[in-house]
Amino acid sequence: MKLIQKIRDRMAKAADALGYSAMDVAASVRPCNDPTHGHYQANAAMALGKKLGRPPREIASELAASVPLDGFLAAPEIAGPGFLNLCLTDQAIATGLEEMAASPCLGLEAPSPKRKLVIDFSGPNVAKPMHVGHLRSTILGDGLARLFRTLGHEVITVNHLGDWGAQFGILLYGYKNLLNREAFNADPVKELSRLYVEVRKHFAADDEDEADSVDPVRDACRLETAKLHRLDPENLELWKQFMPSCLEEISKAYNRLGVSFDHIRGESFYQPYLADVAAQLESLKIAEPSQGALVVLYGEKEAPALIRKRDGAYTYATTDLAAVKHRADHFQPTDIVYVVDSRQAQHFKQVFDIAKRWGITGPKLHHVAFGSVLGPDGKPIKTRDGKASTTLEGLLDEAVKLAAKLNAPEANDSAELAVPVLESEEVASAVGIGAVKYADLSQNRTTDYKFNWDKMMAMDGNTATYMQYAFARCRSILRKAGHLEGSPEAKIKVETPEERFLGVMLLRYAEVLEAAAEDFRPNILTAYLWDLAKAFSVFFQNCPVLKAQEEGALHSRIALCALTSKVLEAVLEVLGIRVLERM
RNA sequence: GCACCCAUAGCUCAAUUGGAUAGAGCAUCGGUCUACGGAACCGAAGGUUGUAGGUUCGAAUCCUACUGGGUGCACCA
Repeated sequence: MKLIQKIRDRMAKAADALGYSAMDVAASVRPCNDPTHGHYQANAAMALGKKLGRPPREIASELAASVPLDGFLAAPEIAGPGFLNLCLTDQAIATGLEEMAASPCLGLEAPSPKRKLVIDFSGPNVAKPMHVGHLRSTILGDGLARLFRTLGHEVITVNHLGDWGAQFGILLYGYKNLLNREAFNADPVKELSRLYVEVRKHFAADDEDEADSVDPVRDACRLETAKLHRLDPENLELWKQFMPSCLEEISKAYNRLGVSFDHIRGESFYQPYLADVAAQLESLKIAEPSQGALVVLYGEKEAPALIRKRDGAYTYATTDLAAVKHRADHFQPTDIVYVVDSRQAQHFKQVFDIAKRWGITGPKLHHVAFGSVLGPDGKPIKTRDGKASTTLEGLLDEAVKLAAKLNAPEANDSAELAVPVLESEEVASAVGIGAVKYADLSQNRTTDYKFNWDKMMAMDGNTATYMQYAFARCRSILRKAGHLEGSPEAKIKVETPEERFLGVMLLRYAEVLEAAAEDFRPNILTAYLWDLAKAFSVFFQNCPVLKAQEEGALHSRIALCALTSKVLEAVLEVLGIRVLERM
């Protein structure tokens, strides 16, 4: 059972015995912000005091007197206006750690209820090179998928590619009018992406907003898109010709990032269903004709959702609705999760609303929104104008190069620790890509993301490198001790403040995973990693392991190192970041 | 014009969703230095949480107004 749950149960019992709401009291238990206050705190007394018109400290002391300690908790302390500070006993910490060490999954229990989540993330527009703007959805989505899998839920990952949109109209027009045949044969994706930018230069208006004016090239592109959507043989043939190299291109990026999908289903996959979706929505009176289009109206204040355009083409709302329907029917999930930036909030609000009215009520729909990627100037990087200069590949190359430099032979003074040449490439890749991922995951996902090259590749401070380093040191000790597995049956004793602090931190593992899953927030995991690695550093600095004075302490500390390395590895694994024996 | 989001240390960001003295990293300054791996550790300095009110035991967090930024708003996806 999770640590916090054990404490909540005890507080609930105390509340029950006193006639207070067990649920409220249990819910008021939380980890202490400030470790000097204790391990956990219960904050219910203030609210109860207010409600009952009694001094909160009095209620706190009643709770303190009634809570069953049974060797698990130390006597609670009352502080401030009525905080109840709770500390685990050394015995409880030691026992918890021993149980955790003996458990193959570090004490995680099967979830109840078990969920089945479809997670939709990444979804790049193909035929354009991926750039930093695609990073967040990809890394976040992959991290969340790993997180829910680790917690024991069933996860189906889907990459909803932009493979059927207007960008193909642009490409088709470019291919037919501006193609460099030689360049295309040599590197189709590069040439297609050049065409995309090139064609857009021929648009009369740079901005979509001004698109009403006369614009022959833009109109021609629209025509190509429409022809493709009508399954015009020539355009369809070209589309089929473009796709394999497009897919190959994006899979290169995914391989480097260590990201994979259960299903790659682009917009084109749902294309055959769209007419039926529109027809159903119309016959159910959810959608209605307006100005030649088919729309779902949302009153004066909100723009309508477009289902079918005047020219007969369907929109991405329709595609998303077809996808919801298909996923609900086909996978029967408990949740469908969209990891898409927050600018799509209104779109998803409408799609979710229409889906519900359409009768799709089984799965819970989540828009896991995240902030935009801002350029160094603080302005959002626009992906559509093709101006994004930082390609994903370039970024990853740079990060790996930087990591390799840090790891160069002359930077390593110890022959014993020198990384074999065969491994060094592996190390640079793990460190460099880990740094990039961590930079993204450690930020609160809802706030905007200011892209900063240096920060993204930073390897100081709260970074993946620091965690990988802590792990490598752990492993180094274990290697020297000849206990790589850390002998799971070892007795653990916590006797110093450093051991106590590290021990409680380790015990919080399960609770932290759940907290991160609760709101789809991987930065809770990185914050935990930072706390854990710091706790290990302090322990490591102050408590000799291999030179411990007595045998009991030696084995106990080896076990602590082993457990620390396992937890670091497990959480990094959840984030999709590799660990290293040496670096 | 309508709607939504944001504003926290010099910079980049946290703050477990209303809890204790608002915390980190970088940068700055000082210390550790024959080390169970220096990609490290310890310390200092840095704040009227955009402004003004309000709600309550308690507000960065909730409400109102204002200022400054951003995003979305019928035929792109």
